[in-house]
Amino acid sequence: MGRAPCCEKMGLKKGPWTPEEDQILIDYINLYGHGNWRALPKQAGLLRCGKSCRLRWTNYLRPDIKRGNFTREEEDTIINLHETLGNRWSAIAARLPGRTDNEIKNVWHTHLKKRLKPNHGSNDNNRQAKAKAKVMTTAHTPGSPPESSSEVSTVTTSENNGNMCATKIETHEDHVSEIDENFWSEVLSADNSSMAGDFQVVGSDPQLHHQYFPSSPLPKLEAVNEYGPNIYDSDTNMDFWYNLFARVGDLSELPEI
DNA sequence: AAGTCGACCAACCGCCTTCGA
DNA sequence: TTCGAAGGCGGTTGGTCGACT
Repeated sequence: MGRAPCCEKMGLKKGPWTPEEDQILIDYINLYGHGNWRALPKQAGLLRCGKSCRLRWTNYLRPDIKRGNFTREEEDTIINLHETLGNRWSAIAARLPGRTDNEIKNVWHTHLKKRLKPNHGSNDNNRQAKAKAKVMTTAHTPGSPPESSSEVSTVTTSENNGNMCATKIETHEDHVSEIDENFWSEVLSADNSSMAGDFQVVGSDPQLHHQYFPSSPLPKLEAVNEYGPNIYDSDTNMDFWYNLFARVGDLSELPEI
């Protein structure tokens, strides 16, 4: 048996709040606080359900709410936090003073998600469009023999936080890994470097790599863009792998960076 | 000028968690 | 320990507005 919606009672108003209702709610909370949301509307004389009052207060009327457009820094923070926290909007909001989970959720769906998608025409998207959804794990450690076919390791995921399609990473004899295109655009947007072009994996962070590809050689990230090859420093490389495994594996199992 | 479409965002819905009796 | 009430959270909806045809 499901619980009846809280606003199902006859006579309770729904829809946009009027300035008068806002003022009543503000005045009441300023005077008495909001100890009991269910009881609040009746005591304040509002024809609203408690849930609606709570939402209106936390998302709009709270005095510490910062209105206006998100700054680039805030957007980057959201993107970075979303990388690690997923769609836990309230957790992300807790790291952004003055911003609500609802607001962040809206910004994500209307702005930031697009920024991470390829083929949208912006500089970012042009950049992302250049990136091929392909990684080549070319690198055995110099002098080491190629891995045998029995040492193929595979990581698969059909969905991670509902954001991506099937992802499959395999290290085969031909050292080619096919990865979903959205994944790469997300990885590209997640870091602030000017990555573009094809990616080549030519070495690796031992700790991360061994955890997920225990039997294959250690790759390192190299981006090939219009300015030529660019091998990343160890931090960037680690960030890359962190982002990668955050999508294909269980984040909680990742080691601390 | 009117109609259509898409972006934006406030608000709702339903599920899950927490807490107290 | 159980159960119901209340709060919290994330997904979704629907109204509004501006751009475009």
